[in-house]
Amino acid sequence: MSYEITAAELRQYIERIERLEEEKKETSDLIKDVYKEAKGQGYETKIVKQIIRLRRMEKDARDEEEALLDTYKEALGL
Amino acid sequence: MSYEITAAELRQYIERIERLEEEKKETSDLIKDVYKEAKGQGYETKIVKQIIRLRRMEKDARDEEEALLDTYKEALGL
Amino acid sequence: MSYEITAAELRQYIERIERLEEEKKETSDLIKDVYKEAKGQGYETKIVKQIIRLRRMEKDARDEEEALLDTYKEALGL
Amino acid sequence: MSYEITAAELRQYIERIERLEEEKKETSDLIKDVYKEAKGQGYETKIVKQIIRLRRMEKDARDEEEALLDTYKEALGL
DNA sequence: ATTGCGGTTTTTGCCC
DNA sequence: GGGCAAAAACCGCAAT
Repeated sequence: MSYEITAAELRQYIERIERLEEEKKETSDLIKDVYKEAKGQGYETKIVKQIIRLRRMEKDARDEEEALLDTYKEALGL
Repeated sequence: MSYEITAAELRQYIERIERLEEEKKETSDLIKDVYKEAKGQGYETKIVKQIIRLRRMEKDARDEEEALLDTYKEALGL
Repeated sequence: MSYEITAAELRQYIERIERLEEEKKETSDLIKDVYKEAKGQGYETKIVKQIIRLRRMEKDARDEEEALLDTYKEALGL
Repeated sequence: MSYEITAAELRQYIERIERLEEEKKETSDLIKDVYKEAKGQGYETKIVKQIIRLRRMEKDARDEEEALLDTYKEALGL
């Protein structure tokens, strides 16, 4: 097995990733801003974070349940 | 601030940790044995793992909910 | 000091944050996709990651240097 | 090939595994406690971890060597 | 300033 | 050996 490895292509991949990471960082910063704003309105960061974490956990559990059902179906050949 | 750092004491800590890690590994091995046994009885590892993961997630969500309640109470000075 | 705390406003904040976190996750997934694509073309993930980390460090160093220069200039009233 | 699959037996397996995972978690917590205690006595966690990792690698290397010797012996009919 | 705590990333291990 | 889940290491914020 062989690949055509070129500096130019590698550079393309790296730049695409760097661009996306930049984007990700911007979004993180926006999230921080919202927390700051909420805090300024009297909402405790700690509580807001905890609510969000709980909601995420619940959503993950629901998704997992669905995935489990799919696994069952697959196992039963449905 | 200063501490009394000694090779003997360091050794004690390291040995305690190594002993516990040994124990942990033994438990992991027992878990693997159970999976193997279950598989031998026709229970698919993939499904068993998924069920356990789901149950863990649900438990974590319940615990988190409780923690959130505590945070609320604290915030309200109760 | 008092604030107007309302469930509706809290909900707004939470939903804004969740939306942004969703966005962040999507970007993360895109990054993973690029790594996968690169890998499919024969570029080792581990190495690509190293290059990116290195470039980020270099960029940080340049930014740092620039910030230092600005501090100097300001101190000199330029 | 057929198996007798029952909800009751599946439950047994799951509970056995969950019990063992609980145990594992407890051991992990004990390990954390030891690290904390050591830290309280002035021993840096990071360094203690490094030492332990190093010792484990050395042990693995010795075990490996021993296993190799056994292979040789067996091959020579000893 | 220091330390706990969450989140993120990296590494490890497992199963296929 | 390649993908996926768990564990460990690392980092950064926040609270004290």
